[in-house]
Amino acid sequence: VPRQGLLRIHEAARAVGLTPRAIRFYEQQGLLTPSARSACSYRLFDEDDVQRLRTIKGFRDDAGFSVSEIAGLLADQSATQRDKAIYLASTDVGQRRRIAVEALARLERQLALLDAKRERLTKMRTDIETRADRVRARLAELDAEVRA
Amino acid sequence: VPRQGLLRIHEAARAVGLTPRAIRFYEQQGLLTPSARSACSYRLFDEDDVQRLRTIKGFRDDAGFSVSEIAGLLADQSATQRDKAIYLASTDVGQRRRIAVEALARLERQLALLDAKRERLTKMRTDIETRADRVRARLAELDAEVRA
DNA sequence: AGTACACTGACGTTGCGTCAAGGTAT
DNA sequence: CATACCTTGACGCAACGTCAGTGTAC
Repeated sequence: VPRQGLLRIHEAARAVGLTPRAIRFYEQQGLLTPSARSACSYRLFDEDDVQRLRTIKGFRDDAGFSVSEIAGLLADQSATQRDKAIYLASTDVGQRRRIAVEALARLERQLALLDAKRERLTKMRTDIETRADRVRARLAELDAEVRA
Repeated sequence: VPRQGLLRIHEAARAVGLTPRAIRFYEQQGLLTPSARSACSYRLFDEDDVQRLRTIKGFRDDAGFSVSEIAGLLADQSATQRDKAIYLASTDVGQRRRIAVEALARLERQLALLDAKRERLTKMRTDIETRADRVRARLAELDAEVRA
């Protein structure tokens, strides 16, 4: 059991449904940086890192974005990771407000992209349903023909 | 202008928003076979081929399935392509009915997969919306703090 | 001292993009 | 004959999977 609630790479991987290899790859591509390394240079992940990995996996599996697209979506979240310290330390309300506004803008961009994806899926579903209806109609005709 | 309403590869490609290279690749992977070749062995695509390409592109772009998954989804559609001739030629109602039933089953499998995809996208959207709401609440707090 | 992790390369696969070299339609 | 297509290879890149060789926690 790792110290201080930090997870090692295969524990983090199991927690979010990724492989250690994928996580290392994402780190190499700049999607995240584990918040600590152990004495023997093991990567150690905290709860925020794990949440970030879940987001990455969601964008990959559910939304089907490429790694470079995800990098774009999380770009200022790297800023966020940096901002977290600033945010917690800052007593300047204006500073905290600015950081929150940026985080909100990023989330809303993500929402817009997900909505676009959903619409395309819905349209595709409708098309296939239409084709299915035509086949059902043809079946009904054939059945009528048999009974006649 | 190509003969008999058949399209050459770059025309078919433009019609569905794919590249000639991608189409040749899909052919190589067994996702479709252009219904004719010209005298000088140009691939020629009819309306059914084009529809099939649209389906493939939809599964790729909208649903994010891999080529081998799409191959599975279209597997008995290769049968369908073969069945088309049988279907049109057949006067046997039982034969026509069997082919239609199989086509319907295939379409319904596709619908089920699309629905699963859509649900995952919806769940992800909900999660992000929740996070956005938390940030909005924090912003409201900060604004209240400023006004106080 | 064994086992189950970890690390950093490095090469293999998938889904094409992109020349390369040569043939053909108009 | 020019040019804009076509053909079949073949190599390049992305997103990892999968060893390989080595070190470390328990």
